[in-house]
Amino acid sequence: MTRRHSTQKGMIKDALARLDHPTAAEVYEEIRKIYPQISLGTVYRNLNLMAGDGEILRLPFSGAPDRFDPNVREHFHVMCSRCGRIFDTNHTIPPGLITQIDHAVEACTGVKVESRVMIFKGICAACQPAGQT
Amino acid sequence: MTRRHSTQKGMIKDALARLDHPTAAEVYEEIRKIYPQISLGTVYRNLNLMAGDGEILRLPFSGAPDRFDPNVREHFHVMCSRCGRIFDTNHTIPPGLITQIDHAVEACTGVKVESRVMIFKGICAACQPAGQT
DNA sequence: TTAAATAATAGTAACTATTACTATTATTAA
DNA sequence: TTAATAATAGTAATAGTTACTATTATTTAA
Ligand SMILES: [Mn+2]
Ligand SMILES: [Mn+2]
Ligand SMILES: [Zn+2]
Ligand SMILES: [Zn+2]
Repeated sequence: MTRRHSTQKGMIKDALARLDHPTAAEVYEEIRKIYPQISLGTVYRNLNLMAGDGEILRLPFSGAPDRFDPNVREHFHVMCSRCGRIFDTNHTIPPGLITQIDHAVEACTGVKVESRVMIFKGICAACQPAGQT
Repeated sequence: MTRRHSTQKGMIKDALARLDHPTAAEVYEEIRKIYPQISLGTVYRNLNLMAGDGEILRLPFSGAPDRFDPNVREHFHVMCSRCGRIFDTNHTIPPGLITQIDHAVEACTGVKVESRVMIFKGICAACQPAGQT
């Protein structure tokens, strides 16, 4: 079951870098422009393999397709509930906060936390009603 | 568009209270035992209405059906990645931690956070390898 | 360099969760 | 009571994703 290289795999990585937190379908459409015979199944299979290997992140959204992120550095995501744009948090989020929450969760449930899905929703600056910060 | 009462609606609320963070399908099966003619569409429609009204919570899980929770008090959820059981955090999670994270996210993205999905994954006490806490 | 072993692919079918549609029924307010 | 219409059961349709399969491409080692 050793992993092999393929042209398609390279194109998927390139598309991920070019697009902004794309869905599988968006990756597929992007690649189809230059390589029309690529199959959607190939895109899904590779994204799943990469996410399983920890090479990329999978971002689940309620009632919407998963999105993928080649940036595996610890960061979080905010979606604007008005325009749907997705924003990255940067490294200024204190990692200590996450640890504290993990500990609190472990203390009251007895579950050893290994990962967490944290997706925020709100109104982005551009969508904020004019004259408000 | 004023909301009306119905037998089915009552049964859905009862099933939610009886079951533990059930999916729509689980609510449907539970009710079918005593009211076989209920329709899955009715279960979905009512769960959606209730969640929209803030009367219940919707818990999205990546690649799995949404689950519903009649407990709308602020609390979080941990899923055991071994056995799949879902655990509630209790009121001992300091709400201040959440506020701090919201603020950090707002500071670096400019998005005014209105809600967040926080679902933790780990290994529960029962699934922990024997001889470990 | 071939050649055998098999991972990866394209194309398509199938599946799961959820929503949409529609004719009928039940609830409500006057 | 009855008129207006929200809610329902049953079913069809949709979206996202996975499964299947015959073929192709990559890899390893003779
Ligand atoms: Mn990101
Ligand atoms: Mn709960
Ligand atoms: Zn916006
Ligand atoms: Zn467990």
